[in-house]
Parts: sequence; structure tokens; C-alpha cells
Amino acid sequence: MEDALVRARAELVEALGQQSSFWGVGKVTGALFAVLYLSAEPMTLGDIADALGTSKGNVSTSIRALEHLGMVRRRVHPGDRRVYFEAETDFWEISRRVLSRRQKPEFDRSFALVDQSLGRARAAAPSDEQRFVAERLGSLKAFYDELDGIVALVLVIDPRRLGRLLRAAARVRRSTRPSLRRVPQ
Amino acid sequence: MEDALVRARAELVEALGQQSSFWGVGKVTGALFAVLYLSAEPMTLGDIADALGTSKGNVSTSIRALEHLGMVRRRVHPGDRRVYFEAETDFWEISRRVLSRRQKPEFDRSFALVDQSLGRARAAAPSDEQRFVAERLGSLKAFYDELDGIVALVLVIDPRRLGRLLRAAARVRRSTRPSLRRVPQ
DNA sequence: CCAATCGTTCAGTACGTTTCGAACGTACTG
DNA sequence: CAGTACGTTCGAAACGTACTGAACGATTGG
Repeated sequence: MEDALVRARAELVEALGQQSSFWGVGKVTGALFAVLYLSAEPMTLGDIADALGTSKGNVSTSIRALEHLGMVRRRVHPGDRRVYFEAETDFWEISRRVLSRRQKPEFDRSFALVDQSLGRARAAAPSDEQRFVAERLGSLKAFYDELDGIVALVLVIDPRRLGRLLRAAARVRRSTRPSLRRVPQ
Repeated sequence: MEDALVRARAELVEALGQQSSFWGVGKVTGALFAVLYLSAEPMTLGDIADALGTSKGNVSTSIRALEHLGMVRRRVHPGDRRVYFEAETDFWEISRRVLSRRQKPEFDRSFALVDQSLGRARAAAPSDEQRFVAERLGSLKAFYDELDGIVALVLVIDPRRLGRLLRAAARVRRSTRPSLRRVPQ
């Protein structure tokens, strides 16, 4: 029965719709991507609106967000004034872009604030209180520094290399500290 | 002037309050943690409410969320019926817990849905359409698989080892493909 | 040049989430 | 046994965000 395909589609649409907040986008936006991703042919804005059961206006707005994240491409056929949309299929590339365009700036802002706060605390008049606050802020900054380095690296490194690297690291760790191996349920 | 310390505190409170949504908690919750983190002594619920300029009820709710994430500990002194709260200071430990208790389950649910969807698509009656959908879902699942492996690893691995590892990987990459080195602004 | 079709915009609205604050239960004090 | 000092709970309000639907400009074909 062809019905199975329909259900498969519907389920992915729901799945991506649900975890849309993870990417930092609206529910419709996630579902929209799912629809495009599972469509063999590029779709027009009206097609998508129908498939999602929502308004064209909504789709227009959502799709712009996806374009901005590099998750959707726009394609125009000569002699056809409709605009066709199709999904980007390289998820590692998508992740990189989402990370760098959405998460990273936010992270950087926060980082700068912590830095500034630390500077202020260090400049304050010496006291037990001052030393305590400065030390805590120092620890926090150190953490942010490391995290920042990791994120920056993930943005540059090849995902397959990353996978291999981590697997290798895991092997070393397992053989070093076997007590931490996961207990089979 | 002692004022600098006060401002340093206020700035961190604001910083963590702002990026609170990153951890998946409310604004007050992030600010609350900042207050506790910069307090030399453990604080009672009333203290915190005063410091934040919010209600005790609000703090009570928020602090429970932080406890559940392992970001705050509760401590009772014998002969004092007040409850004191103090911040967890090991951020790597915190990250691990937040990741495993909040992000991971959500991720797993989504993962299962994709898996199920793929199963359904593969079971559907063969056709061009069916092959296309099955292939796309297969790619998505492969991506999720890799991602899942990475997350699982990060949850187990020692952060310092991770940092060293990534730095090493970056060095290799830089020397291999110097053209990708970042252009100094 | 008109009608139809397409994507975009925006003000209004519906919805979910966060926050407040009063009421409550409990445990200690005198 | 009051009275007080806690932390908790919960309904109501405030708030922000996502969505709707009509109006609009642009483009194309008749």
C-alpha cells in the first residue's frame, strides 16, 4: 500500500516539527524543511503551504529563515515566474552554518559580558570579597575559553575526521578505565 | 570604590540571564545561578529573592529546575531550619548533566521517530518515489547516528583530553591545508 | 492593457510560557 | 499553644512569539 509512504512523510514532518526549537526556529519551520527534504521535486510556496496546512504568508516568513541558515535553496526556472524551493541535503554543512550564524554570535556576546565583568572585578578595591568574585569569574572565563575553542574547531574540522578522532579517543579511554564501560541493560 | 564589584556582579547576572534560553531554562533561572555563583556564602531562598528583586515563589520554582540539572546544591545546617543553596562550580560537570538530562532525551525521541519513519518508507511498495524517500531518510538517519555517537562520547570523555585532542587535530589540519587558515582581519 | 497568479508584508490575534503574589503547610520559638 | 519565619503551591495576569489573512506590488499570459 502506498499509504506507508504517506505515513513515513507525516512522521518525519512531525519529528522535525517537534525538535525545531533545538535549531532555534519555529515549529512550522522545522516541518517545512521536512516537507522539502522528502520532496523529489522542488516545490513552490503555494505547494508547501498546502502540504503544511498553513498560510502562504507563514511559509514565506519561515522559508526565509531557512534560506538564511542555508538549509533551503531557491531556484528559478526561466520561463516560469514561480519560485521553486529545495532542501539542502548536507547536514554537516547545515550544522556548521546553524552553529556559526545563530549560536556563535549569541555565545560571543555572552562571552564578552563575562570578560568585561571579570575586568571590573579585578579592578575593584582588594578585599576578601573581591578576591572571591574575581576568582570565580576567572574560572567561568576559563571555561568559556575552552568551550569557545572547541566550538571554533568543530566549525572548521571535517566531520568524518572528528568522528574517527572521537572514536579513537573512546577506545583509549575504555581500555584505560574499564570500570567506566557502560553496563549492558 | 567598592562599586566596581557590585557592577561586576550585576553584569554577570545579566549575562547569564540573557543566555538562559541556551540552557533551556527561564530568564530568572539563569540570573539566579549567577547570584549564587558569585556569593561567597550559601544563600537562603529569601536572600535570593531579594537579590533578584523577584518573589520567593518564583525563586522556589526556578531553583528546583537548577537542582534537577545539578547546578545548585541544597544544604541544611543542623539547628537552623533555613535551607541554604550554593552553586555547583564545575562547569564541565554541569554541561554533562544538562546535556544528558535535557538535550539527550529530546534528541533520542527525535532519533526514534526518524528511525521509525525510515522503517515505514522501506516497507512501502517499491516505486521511484519510495526509493527516493527511503534514500533521503537513510541519509538523515546516518547523520543522526554519527551525531549520537559524538554526543555520547562527549558525555563520557574527559574535557581536558577533548580539548587537547581537538587542538592536535586542528594543528594537523592547518598544516595540511594552509589555505584554510583564518585570514587575520 | 487587463486579469490572473505569485511571493511578500504587516497589523491583528491566538497561543504558550513566565512571572507574580496570595494562600497554604510546616517547623521552630517563647 | 499562639506567633513567627520559612519554603511551596497554584490560579491569575503579563508578556513574548508564532500564526493568520487581507492588502499589495510584481510579473506574465491573453
